Amino acid sequence: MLLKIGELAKRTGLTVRTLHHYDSIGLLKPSARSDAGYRLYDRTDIARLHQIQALRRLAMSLSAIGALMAGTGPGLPTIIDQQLRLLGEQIERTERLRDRLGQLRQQLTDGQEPELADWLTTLELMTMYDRYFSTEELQRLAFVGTDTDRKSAWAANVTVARAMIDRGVSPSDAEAQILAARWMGMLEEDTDADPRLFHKLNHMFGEEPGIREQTGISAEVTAFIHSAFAESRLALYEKYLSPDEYAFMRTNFPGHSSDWPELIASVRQHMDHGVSPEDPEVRALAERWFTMFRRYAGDDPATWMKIRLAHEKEPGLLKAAWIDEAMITFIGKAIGRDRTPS
Amino acid sequence: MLLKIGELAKRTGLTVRTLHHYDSIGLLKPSARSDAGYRLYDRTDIARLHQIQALRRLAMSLSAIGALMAGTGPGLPTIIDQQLRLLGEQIERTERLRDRLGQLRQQLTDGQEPELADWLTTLELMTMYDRYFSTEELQRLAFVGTDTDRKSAWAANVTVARAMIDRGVSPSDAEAQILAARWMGMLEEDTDADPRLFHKLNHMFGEEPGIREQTGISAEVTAFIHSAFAESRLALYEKYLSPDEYAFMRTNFPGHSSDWPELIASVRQHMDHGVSPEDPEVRALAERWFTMFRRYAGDDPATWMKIRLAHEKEPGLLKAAWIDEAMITFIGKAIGRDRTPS
DNA sequence: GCTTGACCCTCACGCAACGTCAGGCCGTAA
DNA sequence: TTACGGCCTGACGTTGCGTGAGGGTCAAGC
Repeated sequence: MLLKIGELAKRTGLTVRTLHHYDSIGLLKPSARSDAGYRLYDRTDIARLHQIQALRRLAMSLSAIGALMAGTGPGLPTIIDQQLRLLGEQIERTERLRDRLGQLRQQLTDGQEPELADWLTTLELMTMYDRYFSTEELQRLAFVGTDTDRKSAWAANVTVARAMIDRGVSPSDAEAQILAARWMGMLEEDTDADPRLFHKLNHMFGEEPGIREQTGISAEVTAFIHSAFAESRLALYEKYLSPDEYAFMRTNFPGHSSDWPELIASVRQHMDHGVSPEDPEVRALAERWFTMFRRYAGDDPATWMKIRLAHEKEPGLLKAAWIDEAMITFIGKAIGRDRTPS
Repeated sequence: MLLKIGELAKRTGLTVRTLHHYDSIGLLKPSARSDAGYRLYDRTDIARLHQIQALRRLAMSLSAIGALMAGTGPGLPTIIDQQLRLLGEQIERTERLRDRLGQLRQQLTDGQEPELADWLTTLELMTMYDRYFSTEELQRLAFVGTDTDRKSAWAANVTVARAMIDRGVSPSDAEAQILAARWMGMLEEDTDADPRLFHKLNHMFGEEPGIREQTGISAEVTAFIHSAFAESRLALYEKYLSPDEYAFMRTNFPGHSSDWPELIASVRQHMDHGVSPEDPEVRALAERWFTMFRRYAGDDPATWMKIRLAHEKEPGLLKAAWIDEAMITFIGKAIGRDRTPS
């Protein structure tokens, strides 16, 4: 019983073109031709085609099917496991995508901005965050979610900051310090008080001009806030120090370098991994910590005690520093009890 | 600040070729060229590229992105909803596929047949079932799952049947009748006692020579079983009927036509959909039922009563008929109380 | 014998989003 | 001046077919 190509196509639900294709790539060559050149398929051809169809339904590529049926290449279990892994990854990727899209649509219906350009910049921001943070981290960053209140609060902060800069307000003015304190406080909350997130965020804002433009948080704004924040902290230290000590601290107080955030993030990382304070690596970190501390605290242990007192009396000093009691104890142990760090 | 193509590529993580491609399809044309013909991208180009990248991460096609950014074509919400739907379908399909593959791998490790050809025919069977039955139906068909005991039981049945045929055993022989009764009983169990599944199965075996070959359930085997099953039922009727009645029934007893299964399946369908027995469609079905009944029961109501008595006394007669009490009552109502059907 | 319509044949381009040469020009540093 | 890296355009390859174009084959009806 020989079938012509059209009949075979009808029986199998494939198209004639598909059978032509299989013939041309050598996957299924009809075992005979009529005098006129018509393809003639016999039972064995049909059986082979059925197997091909079965394998195709497993989303296997034609070349893989060919190799499998020819006996060349890896065997069944290998191929199936490969397929399984591949499909699993695909599902995961697609699901993540769909979830993100769902979130975006939610924002689209929630928010009142059907403006294409605005929406695109929002999207751009999101993808930028995606590049710098893992999915798990993103969920801990409060301002990337759907919380529009939080977003507008930040927008307000930025507007106020720019206005102050435009009005020529000094970072040492009270209103600037209040803003800076609120700013950093919100930032600590929104980074889940995790110094690693804070550090990554700083890194991202340093690397991506795009995000600075789109959030309005320019280098100028950042500098202003950091400066005002430093002023607000210095103000808290003042009454605990002698004029000389205060003057020294003021001139050497850390600016907005990324040294401290990076160090703090690193310490936190070691803590989370359960590394002992006696570990050499941790000791090195503590050493760095102590050096950086002395840079503005000076070398007099008496001054250090005063600073410690300030930390106890003024809770605002440890606020928005991404440091908690546990970390202070940890560093204390790492550095040895004889010296008193920040 | 104008960027050459390589610099832009490095900044965005794309390849030069990709940017060439975007240029050639008009998605992103650099706003300037150097004297030597080098592409020069300015800020607005870069911004546009960022938006393109953002949209690409949503798995949107380049043409869709182009249309969206040009403002032609459907707006954002439409596109997003489309994407969502598309991704959802894709996920579903892929998940079904992965599950099937997982099942197959399971069978591969369970079973002791690493023989490619055998495994391929198994796979072929599965895909054939897939074509004829929905996912939900497949779960109700006992022999398509991983139940190897059930499968080997069926294989044994087939072997026994073929042996009988080879030995020239008559369908009216006791051993043939016992086999047939077991066969049909298993079939009723394995089709979840649903006449629709039974009918579909019959249809499938009628249409697909492949499945007949691979299960070994040839037309000959089917005929033998049906014949023996009819004999076994006739034997049960015999003692309730006069010799004349029995002779009439014997000559007219339904063979293996698909009339009865189809009719029963159709009735069941209407019952499940909550259609009333008084419904014209149902009445027509009942009429057909009655006609087919009289074809072998004759026209004498006295004979009908005897048959009814047989049904009450011999539970084996309603076994493996895909008929239950509810259906008999339903048909009774549809046909009117004055006539007594099967 | 001729036409007609349904099939069949072999090219060959098109699709999506680029990867990957090939052959040649530009720019700059040694 | 030469060498090397970067840029240009053009063109083919990838996957699994869809969709013609242009032209034979076959059986039926006139």
